[in-house]
Amino acid sequence: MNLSRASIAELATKLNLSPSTISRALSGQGRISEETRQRVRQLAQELNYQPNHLAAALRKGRSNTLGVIVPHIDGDFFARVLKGIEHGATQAGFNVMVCQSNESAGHEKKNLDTLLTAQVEGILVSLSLTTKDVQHFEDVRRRDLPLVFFDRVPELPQVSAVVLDDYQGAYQAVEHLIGQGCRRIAHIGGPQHLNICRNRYRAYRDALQAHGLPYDEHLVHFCDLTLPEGRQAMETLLHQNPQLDAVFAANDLAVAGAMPVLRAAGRRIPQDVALAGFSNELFTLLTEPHLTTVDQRCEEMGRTAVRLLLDMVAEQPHQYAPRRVVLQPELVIRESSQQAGRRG
Amino acid sequence: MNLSRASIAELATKLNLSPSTISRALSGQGRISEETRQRVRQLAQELNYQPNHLAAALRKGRSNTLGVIVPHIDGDFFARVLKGIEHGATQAGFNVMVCQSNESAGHEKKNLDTLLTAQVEGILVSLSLTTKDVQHFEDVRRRDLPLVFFDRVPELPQVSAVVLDDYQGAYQAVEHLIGQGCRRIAHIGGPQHLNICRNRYRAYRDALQAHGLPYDEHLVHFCDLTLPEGRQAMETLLHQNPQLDAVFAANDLAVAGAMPVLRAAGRRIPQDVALAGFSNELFTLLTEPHLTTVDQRCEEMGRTAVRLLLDMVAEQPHQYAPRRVVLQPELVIRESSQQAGRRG
DNA sequence: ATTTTCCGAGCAATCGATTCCGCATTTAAG
DNA sequence: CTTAAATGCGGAATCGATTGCTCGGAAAAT
Repeated sequence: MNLSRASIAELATKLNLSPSTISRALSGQGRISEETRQRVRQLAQELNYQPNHLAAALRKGRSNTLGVIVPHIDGDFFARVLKGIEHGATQAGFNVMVCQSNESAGHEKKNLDTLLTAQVEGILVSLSLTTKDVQHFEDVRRRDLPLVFFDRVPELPQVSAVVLDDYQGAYQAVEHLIGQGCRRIAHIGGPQHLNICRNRYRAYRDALQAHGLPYDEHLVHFCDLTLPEGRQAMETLLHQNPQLDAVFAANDLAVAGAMPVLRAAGRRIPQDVALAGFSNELFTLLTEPHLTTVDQRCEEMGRTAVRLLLDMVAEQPHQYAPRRVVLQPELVIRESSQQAGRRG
Repeated sequence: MNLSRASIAELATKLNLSPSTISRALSGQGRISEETRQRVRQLAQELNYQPNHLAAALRKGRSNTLGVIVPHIDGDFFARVLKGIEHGATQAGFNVMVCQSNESAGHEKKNLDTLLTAQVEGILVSLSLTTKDVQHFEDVRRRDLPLVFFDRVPELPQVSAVVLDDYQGAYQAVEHLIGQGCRRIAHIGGPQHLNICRNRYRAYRDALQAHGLPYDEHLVHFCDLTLPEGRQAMETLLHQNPQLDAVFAANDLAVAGAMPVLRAAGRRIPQDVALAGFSNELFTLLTEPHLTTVDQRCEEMGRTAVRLLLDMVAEQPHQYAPRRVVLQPELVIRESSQQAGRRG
């Protein structure tokens, strides 16, 4: 009983052929008669032959496997990007190995090691929050192994990366609020050492300025963008400037935290205060009213990153120039910001 | 320049030793002098030697890799389970290959093939919704390859599986509602061809009966548990039995859909209608009031499934008996169901 | 001093598929 | 009808690490 596996050698024996012929018959490469090919394929089918990927990979020096390192798998964003990555890779016939760094630079390093020894042909990385220097990625570059960063990328020009144009997204969101007639737009910002948060804040300021609105520091509050911090931020802002008529937060979660505070203060959404967030999390469709937000094109980011990586893998001498792709986010307008029927 | 990789052979040449000695030095297996071992390890370090996992795997017949097939990566549930799986596998020194079936039996089959040729040592599967027969998994069993199903499992006694005790979770939820003084508890159920939904419905009936409450078919509505269907279900239920004082839904999303309907009908939550859902999705903390729900122990399910699988992998002749683990869900009580201060 | 152990290390086979090279045999060309 | 080209296939090396067997020499035992 051929329980475990049928090897090429077995097929060869059964058909009185040499292993090389079997290989050619199955791969379709090289010179082989149509007849033998049929015979081989048929027997392979019958015996339920399954090639040993490891052996082929070893010989060919190509594992057909890509590695991914994400800070964590759960949570909307990375899960969706992963979906895109897996999808793109599968389509191209590649397998995907997934590692979590758990936001730890140490883990990230170990993950990298794991993937390298696993002989992946390319690596996709979104940096952990605690990663300060990207020295450990130098090995990868030195090895000439394709490497693409996404979303959380190092600020170096010589690496390939896929990022979202946070600035544009935020700018559009704020401009939209202005277009709705809001004049005192508050901002709940994120940690300014993260460039994505910095960009969103910058866009907020620039959009105000471009439309002749004054910048009021009492309308800005920075926090960690969690639910409770969003709540607290809103309380602070309401206290600092009760006149505010809109809030743009760097994050949907912060908006979710802000909503009950506004409601408790007797403000109607969106009539009294318009709201816009960032990320297009699933729950933005579950709030009342639904949240206006900025979609981050998660899946597309994943697919794009894979495409970039596979392009690099394909270029033989790996002499590619680093490429940077900036995805344009999409403003998703929902009820929370529509003041069309505003009373004034 | 040793750009790409240093092989064991190279180390051997440089140290005037044989490859076998190098291998022993690095692995610590076999007889070797402390001195040579040190020398080898040092040089390995200097040359940044990285073992070729493929070669070792091929020779040893052990890939140290596990395969996972999930219907999709995104969405709270599977992402969280995946997190647990990755975590458990990494701890045990295994890599994880992830595939999505996209809820298609065809894809699932292909994924299986991919994983088999990749020589994974074990496979974790959560079935796609369109998978009617599990014939394709027969190969795996015949190959004697460890296989563990989780969450969406086939109804066969001879397979290993990790599932949640949906019945218990639902029972507790309903009992909790009864404990809050509710007497006319409605149920928004899911497709009854899914056993998880069937179990939740069954628990609902049993809990009512156990507490001497009548079963009223006007209080039950089945749908696909999406947001809009939840909304519609609620409308139907309110119409069929305006007296209802609680809703237990087989799903958090359905509850989210029901909330605005109740509110629009002038019912206060939880004072007039208490709510309980199922899954403990993240957004249950974002609604007002926060949702009472049943936690599915996602990460634990992932870790448990991996542990089961690795146990099977470890047993040499793979003569394990199929094991089934039933995880106990946890009722998470929040505001949406607390009628302590109910007016009566 | 001689025999027995034991230790450290090398040789070579092996895992399974791929691929370069070369040998027949057939087919086409001159 | 001979020479050249093309075709079909086998042989054997190879990818890199592992491992059973062997062997020389040193240490221990007699």
